[in-house]
Amino acid sequence: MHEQAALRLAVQEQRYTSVRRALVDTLAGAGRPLSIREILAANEDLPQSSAYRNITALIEAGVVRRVTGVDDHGRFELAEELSGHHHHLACGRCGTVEDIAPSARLERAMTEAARVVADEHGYEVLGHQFDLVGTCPACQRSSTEWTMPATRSST
Amino acid sequence: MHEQAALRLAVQEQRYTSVRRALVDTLAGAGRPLSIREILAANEDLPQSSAYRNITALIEAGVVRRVTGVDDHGRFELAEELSGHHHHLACGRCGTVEDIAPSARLERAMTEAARVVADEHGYEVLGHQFDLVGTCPACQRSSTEWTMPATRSST
DNA sequence: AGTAGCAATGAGAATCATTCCCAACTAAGG
DNA sequence: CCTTAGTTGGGAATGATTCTCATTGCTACT
Repeated sequence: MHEQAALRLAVQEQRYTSVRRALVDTLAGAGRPLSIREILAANEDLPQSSAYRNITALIEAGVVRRVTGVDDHGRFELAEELSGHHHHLACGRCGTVEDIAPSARLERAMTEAARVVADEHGYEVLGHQFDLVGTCPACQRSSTEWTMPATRSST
Repeated sequence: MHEQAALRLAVQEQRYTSVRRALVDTLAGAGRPLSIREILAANEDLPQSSAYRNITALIEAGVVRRVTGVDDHGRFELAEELSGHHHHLACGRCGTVEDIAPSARLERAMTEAARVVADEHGYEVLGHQFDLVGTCPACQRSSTEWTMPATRSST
């Protein structure tokens, strides 16, 4: 994994420094997309400017990718080439995002959909995003008093 | 449509004021999710504080829903009950989001996936989100000089 | 019509994430 | 060593979103 990361950075003429290595370790260890805030919490004496700068560098090198969850804050995870392919399950209450395993049938349907749309809209389709939105077990328990989560389903 | 909106606001003991009506008209007329900036542009003398406040009110009433695109800025559209069911196609360059028609096959696969995940993770799945990410025709033309769009595909 | 009560409005301040800037630092090559 | 270019940390700047508050406008009731 670190080799891959170093290699990809090298392509961009960038170094695989200790800060970057730490970020990769943090993301790899989490097993789910992390927000900058979580990344900073996991690396106490890491200046936020360095966190942003290096996350950006890693994104540009293709080592990390940005995930959009239910809130509007960026969350980051290792690129699929380094971590394996998967989908996301987001909690509409607390915003946490979990990784979930992909299904072959769903993959096929999505690929097909992408092809059709590319044809019809003239887009060059680069990828897609499928997230399930729900309420995590913890939030289900901790809140009987509630009615209207910020609506958010598309399909 | 306005009846629906008024009704839903009434449930929350809120009024369907002219500002709110204007917002609904704007969103209905756009046919795609709009950012606050776009909404303000379409309603020249609308104070931004009112735009945010009322969009929030409409979201809480279930008239509008928030869509997260490729950038981290909120975009808003009418709830599907008022506008019909659809997916999104986002341009990774300019961030614009278009509506696209759903496909029956994809719908079935997604519903199935949601069921499986709900079982396995203990989540109460409320909905899902499927967005295709690509490059719109305009951006394809306007930029031959480019290599690495902020990576963003999940599946 | 008159008025109390409460939601709604507009302007700007406050907050929060993210980006930008710059001076000091470090690694790699000659 | 000595140079060069990428890197770092700290803080300022930016931008979007939320909050505050005094004022205004409905609604219902009289």
